[in-house]
Amino acid sequence: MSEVGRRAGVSATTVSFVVNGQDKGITPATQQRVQDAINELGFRPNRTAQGLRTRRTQTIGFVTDEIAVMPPAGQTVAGAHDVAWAHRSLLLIVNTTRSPRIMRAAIDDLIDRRVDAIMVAVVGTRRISLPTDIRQVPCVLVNCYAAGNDFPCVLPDETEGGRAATQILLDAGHRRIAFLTGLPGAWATRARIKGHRMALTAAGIPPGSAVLRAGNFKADSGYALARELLTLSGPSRPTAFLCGNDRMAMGAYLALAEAGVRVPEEISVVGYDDQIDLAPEIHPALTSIRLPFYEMGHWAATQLFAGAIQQLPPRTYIQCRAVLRDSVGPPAAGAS
Amino acid sequence: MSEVGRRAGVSATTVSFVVNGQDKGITPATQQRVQDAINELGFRPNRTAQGLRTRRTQTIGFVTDEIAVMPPAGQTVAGAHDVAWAHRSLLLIVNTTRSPRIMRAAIDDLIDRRVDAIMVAVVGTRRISLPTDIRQVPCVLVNCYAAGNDFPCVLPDETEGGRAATQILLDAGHRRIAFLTGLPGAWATRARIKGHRMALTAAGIPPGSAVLRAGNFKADSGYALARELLTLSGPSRPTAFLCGNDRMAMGAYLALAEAGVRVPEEISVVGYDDQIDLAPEIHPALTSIRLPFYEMGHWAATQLFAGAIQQLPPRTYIQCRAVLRDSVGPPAAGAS
DNA sequence: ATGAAAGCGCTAACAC
DNA sequence: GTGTTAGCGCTTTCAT
Repeated sequence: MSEVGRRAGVSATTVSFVVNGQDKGITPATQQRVQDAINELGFRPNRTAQGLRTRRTQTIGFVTDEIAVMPPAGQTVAGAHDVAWAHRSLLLIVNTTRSPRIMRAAIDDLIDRRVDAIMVAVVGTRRISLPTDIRQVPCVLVNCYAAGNDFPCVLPDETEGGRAATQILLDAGHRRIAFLTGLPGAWATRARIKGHRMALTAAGIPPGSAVLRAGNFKADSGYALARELLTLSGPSRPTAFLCGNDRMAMGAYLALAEAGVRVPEEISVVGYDDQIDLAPEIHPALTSIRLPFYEMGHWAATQLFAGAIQQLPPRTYIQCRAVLRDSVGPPAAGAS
Repeated sequence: MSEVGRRAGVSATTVSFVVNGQDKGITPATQQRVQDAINELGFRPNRTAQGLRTRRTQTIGFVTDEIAVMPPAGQTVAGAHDVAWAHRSLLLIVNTTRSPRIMRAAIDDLIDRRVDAIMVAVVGTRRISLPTDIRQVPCVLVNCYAAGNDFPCVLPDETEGGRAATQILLDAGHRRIAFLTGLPGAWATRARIKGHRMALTAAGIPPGSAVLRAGNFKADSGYALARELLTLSGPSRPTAFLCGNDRMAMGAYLALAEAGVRVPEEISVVGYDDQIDLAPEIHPALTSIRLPFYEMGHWAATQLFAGAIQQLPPRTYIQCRAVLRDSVGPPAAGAS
């Protein structure tokens, strides 16, 4: 840097000013000379040194429970990355494999590295607990929430999602909708069931009469549940399947295909998550409710850069948008 | 740090020595006193300052083309992350969205940040070109190769994978295998076809007689191709489908189910990639060839830390292991 | 066996 | 308008 200064006939200070574009009143002429010297020498500022001096590393720590189980985590990373990049920042990522020990160590490590902020993201929505020393740095939670709600977090609005999914079917004219749920205990499952009931009630259908079957988010549970429901006949037979996620919907598709039941002519199907590549590619393309992973990552990073995480509400919900494709149609003529 | 020294009655130098475990001949007694002071004060070294001083940031840059399209990229990140973490290092990631401009900027940024090394990974195997200034830092390529082979890279052994996939079917007794390939131009597709032919030849089957149909890696191409092949009858009808990837296999599953053709009793199916959650969950669980994404990330990071990338061969291939599940059986009795 | 001193590459008062 | 100076928090020769 002082070398650049020497070449331009100025001091390192001046070089610093023009590098950082600070209009400390440097003559355009000097600015040009410095710029030239920079180009000729191919000078690039050392970000490590800048970080040490300014106490801002332009780095944000991204702690996640299981990277490997992307897509979700990947989308969240992408959302956060994009806003970070726009702020000349980058993501330093740690994969805790759900080990609290690694989580602790990761937080400490990130603090030692003087990251400007930390994001904690998990793949399946759940409550987490954080080491106390994370308070040394701004922190926001993605797809999870802290024990005492003492960190701002962003979550998918699953209740609204469950309602929207049901509404799609209701709008198409269905009255007997079977909900093949995900894992019963899961936060997402409970919220979606709640939304489902709200939609039913609003449509004048007693939620008590709803057909609910518990699955586990895996394709084979969708397959098994669909087969079971297909044995029902007459007015108790559902005209539509609402699935706990797209994998379960795929399982249902297979059961339906095997049974020679056509989608959506005879039975409509709606998935959830919209996280698998398959959804739009499969025949018929699967209508689904998209989990806003990218948006959550984006939102969280945006808040961090806005530097206003203090006045954030404990929880922020992001809408789960319906992605309408071809797996929903009117109920078959003659169905109850 | 000098504060710790003051408390322990020594200099900052000594503190540094014990922090870094350097056996510069510090009395155990002094060591203990320093350690105590560190604990009492909760002292933690500033990694940024260390980085500036030592010129090693314990950070490795991970440049990828599309994070969002995980799983693959996610697994690679996980593999690299795990070895980095074991070396007290972390990954700084950049998502280029396949833009050469961002790629350039990313490399420069990482160099400015003084990362110890850079890994470049892509999701679909292909040739890439790198800005020249990346040579300032050790670099290895994952799932891609440079124009002039001037960077060591690691690739999946797709030829062997294609051979293995075919061999599974051959071993089960199949003689008429249809290969529903992925995108024709893709590096992976070409290599897999080559391996497929090798296996056929070795089994005494003229590869010229093989049924090859070009798909595009998407589920609907698997669906369409399977339907088309199902119209074949007599001795020209295949007894097994080898698919370009698992998504295509899922499409084929659906076509098969619709046609009332049972897997594996009437037709065996093998997928490729083993990257979708569905493969093991679906009925029958899909036999597939696993792409070694985790292993490639792991291997690349290991080489970087070994610091011996100079003497690496231009290309290293990692085995694609077969994952045997339930979608392969003997050919149906009476089939040609 | 320990400490003094120099400096990694940069920024930011403050002075001129 | 631009330069001087004093660090940011650490490591590492070289003396003692």
